Parts: sequence; structure tokens; C-alpha cells
Amino acid sequence: MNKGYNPKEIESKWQKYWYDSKVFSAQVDQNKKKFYGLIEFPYPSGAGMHVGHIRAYSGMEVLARKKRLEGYNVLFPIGYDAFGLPTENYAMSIKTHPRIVTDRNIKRFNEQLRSVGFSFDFDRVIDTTDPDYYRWTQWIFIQLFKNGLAYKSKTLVNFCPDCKVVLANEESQDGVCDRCGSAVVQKEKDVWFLRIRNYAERLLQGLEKVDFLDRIKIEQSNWIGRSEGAELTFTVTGGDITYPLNVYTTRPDTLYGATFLVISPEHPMVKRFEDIITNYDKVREYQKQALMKKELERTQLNKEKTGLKVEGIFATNPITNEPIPVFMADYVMMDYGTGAIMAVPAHDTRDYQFAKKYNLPIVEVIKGGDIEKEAYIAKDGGTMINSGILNGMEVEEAIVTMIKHLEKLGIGKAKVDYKMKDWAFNRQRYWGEPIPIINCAKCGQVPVPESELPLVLPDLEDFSPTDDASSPLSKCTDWVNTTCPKCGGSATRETDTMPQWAGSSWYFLRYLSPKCQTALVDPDDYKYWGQVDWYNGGMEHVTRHLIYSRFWNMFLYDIGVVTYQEPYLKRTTQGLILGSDGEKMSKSRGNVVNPDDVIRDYGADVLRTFILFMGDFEKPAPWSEDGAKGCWRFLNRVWNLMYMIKETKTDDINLAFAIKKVSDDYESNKFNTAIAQLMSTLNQFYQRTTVTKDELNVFLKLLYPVASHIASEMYEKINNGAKIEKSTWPTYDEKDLIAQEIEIPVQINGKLKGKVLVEKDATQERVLELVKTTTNALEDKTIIKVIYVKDRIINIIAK
RNA sequence: GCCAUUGUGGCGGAACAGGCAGACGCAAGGGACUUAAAAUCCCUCGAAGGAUAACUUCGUAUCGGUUCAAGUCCGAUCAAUGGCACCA
Repeated sequence: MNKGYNPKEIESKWQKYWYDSKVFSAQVDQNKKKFYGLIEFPYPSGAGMHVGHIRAYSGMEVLARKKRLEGYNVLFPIGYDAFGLPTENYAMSIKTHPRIVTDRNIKRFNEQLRSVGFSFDFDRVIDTTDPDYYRWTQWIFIQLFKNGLAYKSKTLVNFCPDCKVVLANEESQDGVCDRCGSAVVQKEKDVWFLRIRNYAERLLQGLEKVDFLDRIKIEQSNWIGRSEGAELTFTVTGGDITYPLNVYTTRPDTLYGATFLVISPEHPMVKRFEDIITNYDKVREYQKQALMKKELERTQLNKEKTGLKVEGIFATNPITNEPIPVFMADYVMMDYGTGAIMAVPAHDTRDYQFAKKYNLPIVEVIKGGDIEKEAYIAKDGGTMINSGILNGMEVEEAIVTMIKHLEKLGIGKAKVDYKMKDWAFNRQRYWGEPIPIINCAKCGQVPVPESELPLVLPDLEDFSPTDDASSPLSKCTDWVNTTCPKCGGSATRETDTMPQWAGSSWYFLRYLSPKCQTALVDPDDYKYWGQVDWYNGGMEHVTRHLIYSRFWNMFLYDIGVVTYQEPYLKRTTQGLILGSDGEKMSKSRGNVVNPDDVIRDYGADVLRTFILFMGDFEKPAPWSEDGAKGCWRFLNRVWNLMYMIKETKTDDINLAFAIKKVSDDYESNKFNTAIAQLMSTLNQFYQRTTVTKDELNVFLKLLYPVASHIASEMYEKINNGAKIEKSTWPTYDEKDLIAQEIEIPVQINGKLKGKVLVEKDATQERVLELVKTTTNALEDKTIIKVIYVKDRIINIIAK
């Protein structure tokens, strides 16, 4: 009699085989087409993996397994993005060095990944905190520095005056320090930036060449935020000082309607007029208040605008020569445009709100709106009025004309601007890559010689923050004090570390030759594997990580390290797994599902099957214990197919359709409907009560990418010990897909009244005839009109 | 607030490109098997009316529109989720 399905037994057997025999270790093979499938490598947290990780990797796992059977040479690597704040905080809380914590976590993650049976290439595991790895992260930074793309500049950071520590935005929500609850202030600090703005246009243009989901392209392009406009100069006068104030505007057409200027609280002009501004105390007070707020609070449209008039100075509208007042308001940001705007209240919502509040004149320059009620944006057109030389023009023409006019007068020019800011590239933390720069009083910033890389993170006893908001590394004076590589004089090391984004900005290259000592990637390996063919990850990473890594890859292209500008050919996303309560999984909600428990109760195959069956891969889906039970039943029924094999069959089951449906669905991340199709096919076998060996072999191959252990075991059993890995993906004959007879729904006046069975490609006359003869739907009715869509539907309008 | 996405039975979801709404699964109810339970197998299963039938009407967040035909397209509204630059 049949021996029941025992996942424990077969899963450990196959995992041992897969990992001991190294069947998934990718080797360069010039005779095979390559496929490089990438998933976002995890942050190895102390809590271990949760089912969300499993879902994130399961999609590419299915594709990797399928593509191997299709004859591709598949590279499907895994690694760890292990530097970062959570580990550092956790390490401090349990008083253990982050190195030890990290090693422990990585070990645990590796075990968990294997217990799920993922077909990762475990010979290529990388760890961003390994000096052999971050040596190259530092090397890239030095190249950026040498190419003028890394610079130091002042910026504002969240600072807790009590803890004396720089805080991440997440640690300072609602303006309150996470640790002690005191109010967070914005503190000016000298930090490193990378000139990602230099790549803004290329990052935008590059999107046209890659196969990313549309919404990802839109998000990236909005993040880059290209705008076309003009930069023009207003003259600000106070006492006997004049100051040329540059403003950036996307709407030079509305210049005649500019009735005041607004500068950001951080604008340097204020200092210039220090002795002239008559309400300087109030201005200072406002600047201080603005420092308490974060950008998000400052720019919220629905909040009432705050600001004040800067008394004692005025500006001149360069086209009307009218004097206009100058205001300071925190809705203008210093780091976008020029930190100053010309306000056109009639045609800008924020300016309108501000003008209403401070009783400023609103001059309509584009016809069409009702400026008594609200601002009229008129982006898509409108006729200019009250606008001197522009009167009567359409908006588009007015923009062009005004820019030309400004250029002629020498007071302005066309300018493309980007919302994207340069990348703040350092943290005042211990657990990160040391920035390989030496500060010399004589020579300035000098990079650590490349021969001295990696610049190893010193082993600190105490990595808690210092009192003055600098990195814990500054306490390690032995390490900090060094000699200048250029002049040999005494110098100090940069003590800040890199942000976690650094290591993840190039990891896809390191996978190609993880042990290469002479370069970040071996050129021969790169030549073969090249770009990532398909990258899947979370929607939460599509702006920063995905843009940062595209930027680094483009830079590496520019200095000749790689030969493709774009690192990823295709990018898709997966949805989160929510708790069974429909909420995001979190420890505090107590709704976290541990994959280990599911594997213990049902096995890895059930976990893999359910995690893909639970819903659309790209959308969030709630976990359900009962749903997992359904997949357990499914795999049990699959197992029992082995005892239903009979070589004679009573009727044909259309496997061609199943092969097509499952193959296509896998390729488009529709794993849930692929599994539904497998269930339907299984039900058909059960209905017939038999299955042939050939049919079962096809079925097992289709199932193999999802439930790999059971498919491997059954395939081996029914094929005298053959390994499914050595088989090939099933194919089908196109002609087997075409049904000879089609059921056509019959609608009368748009409502379904019946169906007729008709041969393929039947004419309207033929179908209509069948409706008349085989149904009574048209009884007592006169036909007015017939809409017939061949092989789809017939709709008869009748009275 | 801004950008993006989503909203379909008791539940998770399906519906290719405007053409049969609810595939597949879960839960529930009924039945078979069993001393019993579990497991397994079979049947029913959007709502209302009707007789448990035939059939009729309503139904894809809300309101409106386009169309022979709308879950799908258009406009407005509401709600939820992701991102908003030092969490990764």
C-alpha cells in the first residue's frame, strides 16, 4: 500500500543532496546562455528571517529553477548587507561586539535559507562587513573622490541635545528623540556628499532603456524631479547695499504677476543685510524655529503657511521695475533651486495661501481661473494678460518668449533643475565602512593609498556615541592619528563611516567573482555574466537603493570598470506579507510568523507553495494558517498520484494548456494562478482516477520550481532514480491549444440569456441561426442590431 | 501635503486587450466511511425573491459619465498601503 507524504524525510534528503553536490554552484560556461537572477540581499537581523524574506526570494527561486531546466546557466546568489544601525544598537543593548552579532546572525540566516531549500549558490555568499568586501567599497569611494564626485559641505542633521547624538529621521519622529523624548533640533554639520546630481539626467534617460515596471520608472523619475524653467536675478536693495538675488522658477511666463519674493530661512542673503533689516530679532527667531522643523513638516500644503516680512529691504521686479517686498518662509527650501522664489500668488497654490494670509497683492496674468477663490495653475495653457510683451500669448509661447527676453537683458537664462539632492554619504556611527580619507593640515583631504586598503574598522571596546556628535571612531586616537600619505606630516583620519547604502550599491558586481583579490570584479567573469537579467525586490527600495546603485554602476562605467551603463535589465517587486490580522508584521503587534514553525508543522514545500499561492506576488497579502493547510492537502494529493499511475487512459487531459499557462505565469510573477492551474490539472487526474507516467512527469516538472523537494523525490521514484535537475522543461505544440468548438455566450440587450456551442471561426449568420434554433431567447422579439465578436460573444439588441 | 499603488462573496484571491463576475483555495453547512474522533472522499455555497425548481432582480469602495456591453475606460469622492532623502 502507499506510503504517506513525509516532508521531513524527503526535504532533508534533497537539501543534503543539493548543497553537498553543489548543483547550484554557477560556473562560467561559454556554451550556455546565462541568466543572472537577483534578489535584494537581506539585512541579517537578530530576529532571524520571517516569512516576508521567504516570499521575497521565492519568486526568483521559481524562475531560477525553471530556467535551469530550460538550459540556462543560472546565477542565483545570496549575501548579507550587514553594516548598519539596527545591529549597532542591538549590539550595544546586549553588550556584544557587532562583529560577533553579525556573524551569529549570518549563520542563522544561512541555516534558515537552506531549510527552505532555496537554490542559491552558497559558494558565493558575500558579507558587506567583510574587509575583503568593503575594501572595494572604499576603493570606489576613493575613485569618486578623485573624480570630484565626493565633497564635504555643511548640512543640517537631526540632533538630540540631551543624548548628544545625530539621529536618523526614523529615530526622531514628531520632532522627538526616540531614546530620551527630548525635542530634536537641526544642527549644522560638515558632512560628505556624493554628486549624484551630476548623473541626474543620465539616470533619468537610462530608464528608457530598461525593463522596469512602469510604476517604478514613474517613482524614480519623480524622485529625480527634472524641471525646465529659468533662473533670473532680482535686485534686492537695503540702505546703500544691493544684492543680486537669484530665483529659480518653472513659470517664467508669470513674471509680471510676481508680487513678492520669498527666501528660505537659511538663505545667506540675510547675513548680508544684518545691520539694515529693521526686524532682525524677529528674523533670527523665525530662523531658529525653522531649524526645529523637518522638511516634511515645512512643505505640507495643508498646514497654514508661516513666515514674516523682512523689513528694511525690498526687491525690484526686473520686468516691471516695481518694488516688491521680501518675505522669509519655511516652505521655501534652501537645497532646492536657489533657496529663493518669486511668488506669483495668482497662479501658485502655496504662494496664494501665503498672499491671502499676509494680505499681499494678487495679480492675474493668465486668463481662465477665478483668482478670488483660488490660484489658477494653468499648466496646460491659457492666455496671458496684464503681462506687457506677453499679452495675448499662450502659456507655452510665453515661457519661451520670456526666457529669450531675459537672456537678451542679461538677467536670466533657461535652466533645467532637478529635485534630487546630492547623496549625504556619512554617518556618525561605528558599524560602517570607515571613510578612507586622511585630513592633513598642509595637503587637505588626502585619500588613503589604494595599496593600504582595506582600511580596517578598528576594534573598539566602546562604540557608543561621543558627546560632540562625532563618530565613536574619534575616540580611537591610535587609529585616528596618522601620517599624511602625501607629505608625511602628522594628520588625522576621517572618523565618520559610510551609510548602509554604500555596500548595497555594487554588491551585484561582487557576486560575479566574490573572491577576486585584484579587482572588485574579475573582467572575465563580468564579460560572461554582465548585467543582472532580472532583479526583484521591495517597492520600498525603488527610489533610493535602486537609484544609488544605478549611479555607482554608471560611475564605474565612466572609469572603465564595467561595460554596461545600466546594472539591471529588468526590475519587478513583491508585496509584503501581512499578519493574519491584516496588519504589517511586527514584534509589537505579536503577529509575526516564523518560517521555522511552518516548516516544522508542514514542511518547506508547503511553506513555499502557500507563500506563492496566497495572492498576487506584487501585492501585499495577509498570512493565514488555514490557507497553509490547503496547500498541505494539495501536496498530499500530489504525492498520491504515484499510486494512480496507469498507462491506459479513458480521456485526454489538455496538458499543453497547463504547460503554457504555468510557464507563462511563472515568467510574469503570477505564481498564484500558476499554482491554481496545477491544482486544476491535479483535480482532472483525480476525476479520471488515473495518470500516465508521462503525464505525471510533465506535472512534476511544472511543480518542481515551487515544491522542489516533493517533485524531486517523486520524479526520482517513478524514473528509476533519475534526477529532475537533469531533465528539461516541458514543451507543447501550439496546435494543441486551439479548441475546435467554442461556447459563445448569448446576450439579449446586454444581458446573458444562454449559450450556444459552435465551431471555431463561425460567422455571425451561423451563430445567429443557432440562437434561433436552439434557444427561445428571441421568441416574440424583433432584432434591431447584432454585435458579434468572433469566438467571444454575441449581443443581440431586440424589441 | 506630494508621488506611487490598491479597494471584487464569510475570508485569500481569479477575470488575457471593454465581452459569461467570483477560477483556484480557505471557512461554513450537509452526506459517506468510522465504535468515535482525526484524516480522506462526495455534494451545496454572492444577496434578495421564488417552492430547495424554472426563472427574476440586485451586486466588483461611493457618486456620476462613455459604450450594444464596464470590475476593466473617463471625472469626482472616500479609505488603506509604500516612499518622501541619516531605518534598510
